[in-house]
Amino acid sequence: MNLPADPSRPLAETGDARARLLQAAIRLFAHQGYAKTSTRELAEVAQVNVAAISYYFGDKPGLYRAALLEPMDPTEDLARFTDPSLPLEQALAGFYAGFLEPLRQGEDARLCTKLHLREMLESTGLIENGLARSIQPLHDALLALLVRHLGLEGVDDELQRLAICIEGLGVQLHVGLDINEAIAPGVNTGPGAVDHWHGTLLRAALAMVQAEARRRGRPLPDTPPGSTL
Amino acid sequence: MNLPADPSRPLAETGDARARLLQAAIRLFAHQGYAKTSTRELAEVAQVNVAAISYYFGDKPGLYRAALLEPMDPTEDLARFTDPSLPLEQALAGFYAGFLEPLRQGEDARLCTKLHLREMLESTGLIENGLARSIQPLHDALLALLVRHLGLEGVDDELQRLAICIEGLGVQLHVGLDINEAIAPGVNTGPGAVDHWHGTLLRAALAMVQAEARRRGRPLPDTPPGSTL
DNA sequence: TTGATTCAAGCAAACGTTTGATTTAATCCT
DNA sequence: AGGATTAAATCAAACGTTTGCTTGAATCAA
Repeated sequence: MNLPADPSRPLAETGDARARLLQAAIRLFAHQGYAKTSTRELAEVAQVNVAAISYYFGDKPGLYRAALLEPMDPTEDLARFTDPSLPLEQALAGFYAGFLEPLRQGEDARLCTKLHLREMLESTGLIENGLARSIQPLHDALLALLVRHLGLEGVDDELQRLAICIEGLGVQLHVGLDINEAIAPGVNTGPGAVDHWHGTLLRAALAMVQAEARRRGRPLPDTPPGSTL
Repeated sequence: MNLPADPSRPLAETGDARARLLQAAIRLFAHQGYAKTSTRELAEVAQVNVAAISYYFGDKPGLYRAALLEPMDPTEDLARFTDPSLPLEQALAGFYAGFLEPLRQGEDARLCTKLHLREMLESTGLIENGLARSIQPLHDALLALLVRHLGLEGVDDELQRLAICIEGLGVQLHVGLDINEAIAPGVNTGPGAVDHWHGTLLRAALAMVQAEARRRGRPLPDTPPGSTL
């Protein structure tokens, strides 16, 4: 009898059929969604027999789960900006670096974030609310950063909205990757596009934080007007 | 013989079966996507025979197209902020009012924007690039607004990025509607939530524009520090 | 040989769509 | 006015295809 292989089995142990299936899954699921992607098409792209899906991942949802969760490492993004000794400007720069890194890397990394974005829109997804759990620590860390630099006592709704706005700027880059290229050609491609975006996002976030500080009557001590910006 | 009815026929002429199908399509397609929604499920929710889909809309893609395009009126959003006599603050307020209106209205209006967001993520969607064409005038109008208030000669890449950031804040609200509620409970629901968001977005956008004005050495003449904000 | 992997073939179920008949309601002719 | 006519609308049933998944034999490496 053919029992499905343990999903947590080390990748090196198996042949490369499993790895090819995973990459095909990321590519196809990100491009055309879960339901529009058939198991036969996955097998064809991966150059693998259809039965390999159930053999390595149990079933189609299992392959999807693996494609969604296996390449993810949220701790890496967290480490980029949670250091309390970092000044606001550099902390925010580290925060956005996490958003921009997939853009610097190859197509596959970009498709991987696209896959996660898809999951955000599908409340009835295959992965219950596991995605929310992976975003929560990032959000909490950003809140802590803002509380610290704004000198607040705790988190209120207005700070939540500010944090969501700061995150939203990073999310928007990936959501509108395709559509922005159609609307404002050349703004996403071309040399240095990612670096330009990093600067723009950082300045925008700093402006929002400083405006909020002014609104609360607590102007920021750091980041003098004549900064590196 | 039963020829399909002309799709452009006025809605009032036909029974309400067509209207019920359209509403069911908006609801189901927005909730679970195009491929996951079967024609039988659509017919069941609409309390209509399956054949009514091909009868009124030709086929399933035809129904999707109708659900996506029929309730759309981009000219209304444009009129809210393109008036050149409007000061920057009120123009931006009008700009975001267009984003927030679906939130004030019922569930159906929210699902309608969710449907459009889905289409943004699918580059190989049913509607070629018709969605981009509907967004383009909004983007151009925002660019014109920024050029005017920043006193620029024309549009450069940095202004494109600023415009995309301003739009992104509005988009993020809808993208993260479900997930933000899980991460920061109560920030989207509750009385006055929409009004609070309107204020937050407006202040954020103003801060970004003013920062950009300062960066270009062209501080804004209007919106003095002691504004209504 | 033994266990792991790959394969072609086939299964039942669900899919989008079509069909021909039936119902409904307005229009016509006398 | 009132039976006959006609077109629009609705229906249950079935069409052929594609779906996800399983099977048992074939292949491979140790």
